[in-house]
Amino acid sequence: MTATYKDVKSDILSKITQGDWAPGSLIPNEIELAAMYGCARATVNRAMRELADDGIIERRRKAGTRVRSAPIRQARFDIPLVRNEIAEKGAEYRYSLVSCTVADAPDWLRARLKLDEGSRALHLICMHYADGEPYQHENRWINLTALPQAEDADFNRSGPNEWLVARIPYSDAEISFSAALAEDALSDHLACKVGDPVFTIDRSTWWQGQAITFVTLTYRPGHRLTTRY
Amino acid sequence: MTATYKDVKSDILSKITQGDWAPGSLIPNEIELAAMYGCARATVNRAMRELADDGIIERRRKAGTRVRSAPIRQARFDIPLVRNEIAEKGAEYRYSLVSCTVADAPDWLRARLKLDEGSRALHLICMHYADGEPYQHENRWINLTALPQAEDADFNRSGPNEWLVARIPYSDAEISFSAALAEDALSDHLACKVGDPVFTIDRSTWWQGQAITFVTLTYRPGHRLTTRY
DNA sequence: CAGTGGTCTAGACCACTGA
DNA sequence: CAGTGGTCTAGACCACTGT
Repeated sequence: MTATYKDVKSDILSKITQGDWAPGSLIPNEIELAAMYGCARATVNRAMRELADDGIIERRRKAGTRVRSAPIRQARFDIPLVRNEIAEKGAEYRYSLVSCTVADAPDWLRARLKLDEGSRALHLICMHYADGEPYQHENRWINLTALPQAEDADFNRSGPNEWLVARIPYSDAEISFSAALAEDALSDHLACKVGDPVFTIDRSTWWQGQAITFVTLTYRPGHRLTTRY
Repeated sequence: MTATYKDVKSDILSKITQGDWAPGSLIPNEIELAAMYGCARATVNRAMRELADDGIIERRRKAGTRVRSAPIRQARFDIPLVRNEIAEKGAEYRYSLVSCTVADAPDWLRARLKLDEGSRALHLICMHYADGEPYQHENRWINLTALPQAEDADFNRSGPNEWLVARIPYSDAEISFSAALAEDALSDHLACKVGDPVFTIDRSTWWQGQAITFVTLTYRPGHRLTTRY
């Protein structure tokens, strides 16, 4: 009988989407809403807090709560392991290691991960296939100063991402999406033409202030990253 | 003196990132944690709920709370109006309307937005500039069945997105990111070469079950969408 | 069926901030 | 300084679900 926070949230949301409460307008305060819905203020508070998290409303002490006029809509993307990403599409996953070498970290990598001069890094190139078709190309550098064990790890059977996740599960990361051209070697691996446009994800990862890895993931032409909001 | 939910949350998070609580392992239940931190169960509950929302832990009634073993990390991107996106970079925003025509909705659009045969649509092409440089190309279709007023609107001064946001502030949307090639007309507008790779956002928008608009946004070459998590 | 998280309550005090 | 949201509490009941 009594209203739940979900009831309150969806009722407020519908008042906003139906236009009853226009963008920029002031919403009744928590005490009034609690009275309107016949529930405790904490219940209203939770509903409003979630709407604020969703970017629908804007709350300020003393000033009250307003419907956002310039909606800051947010898109959320799940970033799963490739293996799971492919499995969820119902396709069969296959992995292959292309190359694995130890090298001094090149300048651009040192700059990006703030590594000391002369830092050594493990450079891996791998492919991920879905139902036998090239799906994703992985070009990864691992900081051997932070993770010396990586040099002895075996990346022939499973990808470095899974190895890393098992050791450094929760890290800070910067991720960026862009478009690139498939050049020579890449087009070979992805079985596409040189000059095809490819969707690319770059990710840098830190753990406890220390750079762990930098990876460039390149998807086969036509790949889309999709979500609803 | 007493622990806040933020204290609890960050302490639990650090126990996880430091490896005290390994991936897959069971975390003490809310009552035990409340005793450990000397706070109420509701406080622990809020901390844990947020960690679950962040994809760090996994909660099931009766089974308890576990550290996720395969972290489902989520990247969040703000999708602002282009005008604000450019203003935030400290650049000067300029808008220009390239073309604006009424036409029957083509088949691919009808399929995508589930429109009836013979639906009419407004087709707009616009450009957005930052400090005089081409920044984003906008190719938009507006469903005139849902929004007949759009036919009489003036899109010479400001973009259709701002017009739409003022009328349909909170809608459902599907958004997808991909890479494409700049072809002829596009490369002219973006002042780049034919064949340059360009980052593209497609977005379909519905409101109360009715298709409103479909837009393809194409950024100048080199554009990146970046976030941290 | 019993243990765990999910939610609600009534009341309290606090923190911020606009007038 | 006064109004609003932000948070905490102690207790209660409920909903799910593993055993």
